[in-house]
Amino acid sequence: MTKPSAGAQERDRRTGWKQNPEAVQANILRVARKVFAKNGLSGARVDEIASLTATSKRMIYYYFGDKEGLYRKALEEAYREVRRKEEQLNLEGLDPKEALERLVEFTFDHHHANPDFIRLVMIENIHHGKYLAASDLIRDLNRGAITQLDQIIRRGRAQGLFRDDADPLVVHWQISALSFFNVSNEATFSLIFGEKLSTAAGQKRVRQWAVTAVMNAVLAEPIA
Amino acid sequence: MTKPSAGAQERDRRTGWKQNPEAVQANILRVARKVFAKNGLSGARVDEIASLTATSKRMIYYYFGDKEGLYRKALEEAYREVRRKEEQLNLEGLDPKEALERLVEFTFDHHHANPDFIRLVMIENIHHGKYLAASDLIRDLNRGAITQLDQIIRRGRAQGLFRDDADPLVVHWQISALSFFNVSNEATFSLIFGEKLSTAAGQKRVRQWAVTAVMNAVLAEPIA
Amino acid sequence: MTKPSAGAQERDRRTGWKQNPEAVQANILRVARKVFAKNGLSGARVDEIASLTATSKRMIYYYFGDKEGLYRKALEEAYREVRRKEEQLNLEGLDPKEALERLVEFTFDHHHANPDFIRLVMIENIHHGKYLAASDLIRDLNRGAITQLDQIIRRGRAQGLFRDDADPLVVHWQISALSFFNVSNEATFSLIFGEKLSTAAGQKRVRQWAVTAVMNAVLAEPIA
Amino acid sequence: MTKPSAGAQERDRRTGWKQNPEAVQANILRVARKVFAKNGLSGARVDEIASLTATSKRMIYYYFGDKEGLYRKALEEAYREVRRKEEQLNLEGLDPKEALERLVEFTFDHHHANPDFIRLVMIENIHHGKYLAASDLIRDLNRGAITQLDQIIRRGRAQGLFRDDADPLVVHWQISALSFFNVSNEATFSLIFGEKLSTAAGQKRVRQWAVTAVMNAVLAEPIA
DNA sequence: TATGAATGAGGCTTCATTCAT
DNA sequence: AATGAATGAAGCCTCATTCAT
Repeated sequence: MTKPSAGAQERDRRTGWKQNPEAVQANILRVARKVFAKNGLSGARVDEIASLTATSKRMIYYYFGDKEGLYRKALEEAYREVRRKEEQLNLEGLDPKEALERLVEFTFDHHHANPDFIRLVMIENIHHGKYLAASDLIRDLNRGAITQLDQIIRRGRAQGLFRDDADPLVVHWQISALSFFNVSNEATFSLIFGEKLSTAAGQKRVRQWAVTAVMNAVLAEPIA
Repeated sequence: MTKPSAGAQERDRRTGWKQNPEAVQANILRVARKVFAKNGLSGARVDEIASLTATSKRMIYYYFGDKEGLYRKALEEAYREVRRKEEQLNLEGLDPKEALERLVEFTFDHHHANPDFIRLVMIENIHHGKYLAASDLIRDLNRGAITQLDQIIRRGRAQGLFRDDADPLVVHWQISALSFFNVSNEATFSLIFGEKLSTAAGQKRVRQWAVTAVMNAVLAEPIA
Repeated sequence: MTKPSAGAQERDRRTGWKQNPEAVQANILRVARKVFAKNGLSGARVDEIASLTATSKRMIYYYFGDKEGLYRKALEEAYREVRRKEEQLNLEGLDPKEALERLVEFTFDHHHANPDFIRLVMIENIHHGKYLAASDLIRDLNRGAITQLDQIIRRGRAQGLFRDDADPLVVHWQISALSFFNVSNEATFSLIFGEKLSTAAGQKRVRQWAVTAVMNAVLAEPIA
Repeated sequence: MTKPSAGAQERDRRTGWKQNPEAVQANILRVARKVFAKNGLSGARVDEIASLTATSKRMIYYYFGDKEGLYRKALEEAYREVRRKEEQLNLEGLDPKEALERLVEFTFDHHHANPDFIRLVMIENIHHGKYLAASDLIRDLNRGAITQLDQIIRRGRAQGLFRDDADPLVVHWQISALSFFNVSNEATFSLIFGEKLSTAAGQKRVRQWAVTAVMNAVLAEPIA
């Protein structure tokens, strides 16, 4: 009786779930990100998260303490993943102009491809950055987010290609604004002005417009 | 039956606005906008809204049906107010270049000065534009939002000042992105990168950067 | 449809419950006292209290905020009731000896007759007086509890009947100890030593013993 | 099988008491007594007890079955310890008067010095003595608690020093009441009437008052 | 003997909403 | 037009306990 049944053993061997805390937590976090992104912090239901999980509601509290703890970790995990991808971009070999173009394109594409991340950041801003402020991890992670851009601009200015007043922080602000807004406000924008910019063709146009806008803002000699 | 009785009139005179349905509704809407902007739709509490009101919770249901009805009306009212201000901008007398500069500045400044409106739009996007979609009023209101820009660009292109591929919709997208993001993401941006762009001086810089970026994106011959 | 049914109207007319907040609160408090007395603060179930009530669980939170708020009010109400009864005792016309005897008898009998009050005080002591400490009302109420004894002892000492070192506070302590313990520890005492002192005859004996003990402790010339 | 293996012995030597079942149980019981005394039976948390223990939660269930089993054993252990101390009191050589004084003083002091024991008994009374009733051990232990007093009173009555109606059970009741209440109700008493009787000086006074009260209640010729 | 992981049941509390006047 | 009282449904969270090793 006290011997575990073969069935249970098998299930474990197959799924790797039980007695695998990290997998359980990762599974919860993945689900939580989706549900928080869809409904916001107060709109999300712990019950819904739990039911989409391979484990039970109780485990959420076991590992994350409470709903806010789960939200915070989900947010951290989302930021961590973004940074991980950004670091894979290797722009150092390219000339400044091309590197900057690539960076804008990458940011635009990445935001476009990860609406859940965008939504989590929107939600976090609705909460005035309260949870991000409490997470040293996220702030540390992100401080580095500007390093690549900083080096590109440094090189571009050294070569006389970029304007002397091109400030990495402001350029990052510009790139982020265009890439972020494109996703965050898609719903209201397309409702009011139609879907023209939401189609594949439309997105291609605004992406190009964004690249040109950033380049022309930075280049010493803007392209006509 | 819509005429207040003499007794009601008297009470009205004493209290200032009891028995004045429109004033009661306006009061509720003003409070609701603030509370929804602060907490989101599910985060907002009908009780909190009611307590900040000069009237009672029952009146909210009396006039707006339910929480979502109140949210929708608050959203409509916010959009309506924006449009009212935009219409006061008279750019027709100006030459296209200056008119466009003014429009960018106005949008930037207006968004900066009305964070509650920005937050309502963020919230609405969190809800995938569900409530805006249900409101013919808002869509009609906003369709006109692009008319001024359309005329400016038309004139600029006619005069050979602006690029031929300058599309009012895309330019509006660009202006909105910069102006909106500047407010919507202030919390997370400043937490991660510091307050440099949030100060008065910083805001002045990004405002100028935004104007230049839009102009250089549109001008046939960008300014170096 | 919107007209209330005759049945509901009748019920209201009969019970006086609905739309009678004070009766509802009093009803809740009466039940709460019993359940808290039986199970303690953490042992009590809000659901149990609600089900024994003529109203719903929701009303408990409506009127008392939370479980602790209900406990606090129930405690206050219990103390208030005790004081109300004590004030009805009129000992001023009696000579000091007889007055003191009467006071001891009254206290002993009252505690005996109100085990729920005793249990609430036990429970409150288990909580280190935390809730009583937070209630100005209870402290104010009880400060007066010693006034009658103070006057009796004053008179007895003035007449040379009572010892000069008879301190009202200490005498009150003694009276309380005997009367309180008699009820509070009835369970363990009778389990260990049998029911002899719990029967009517046994209670009569200890009551007499208590009276004599207090008198002999106070009298200038103890009775043999 | 009760002999630890060599490997276990080694670990034992390192850790001090792992693999020493009795020490583990004693450790758990010591912690449990404190936590139950502080919070009551339902107020105590198994998790808190476990975390204050040198071992794990699982061991509590292993050794004591469930929370109530642990409580029962903690209660038993507390009673056992009290009896152990009482038996060390040797009053047989003293004359009855002095012996009785000593016994009152001892009881008063012991209760004063062991508030956790008092609190456990309070808690047990809140539970109507349910767990004590289930423990033959405790009842047997305590039956003897009155033996010493019985002999003292027997001797005092034989010598004509004590009243003929002095009943050991009633005198024990009196001694217990004063000594117990002094500790059990300290919180509420001092909150209502101030700390005067809680200070060292105040405790000295009530202790003396208790001794005198018991003596005067018992003595054939009370002291003025 | 020992333990970290896991959990079902049930507890407290909140919320938008409606009732009765 | 207005309101204080009332509520069902559902939310978040905790607890003693067991599992699997």
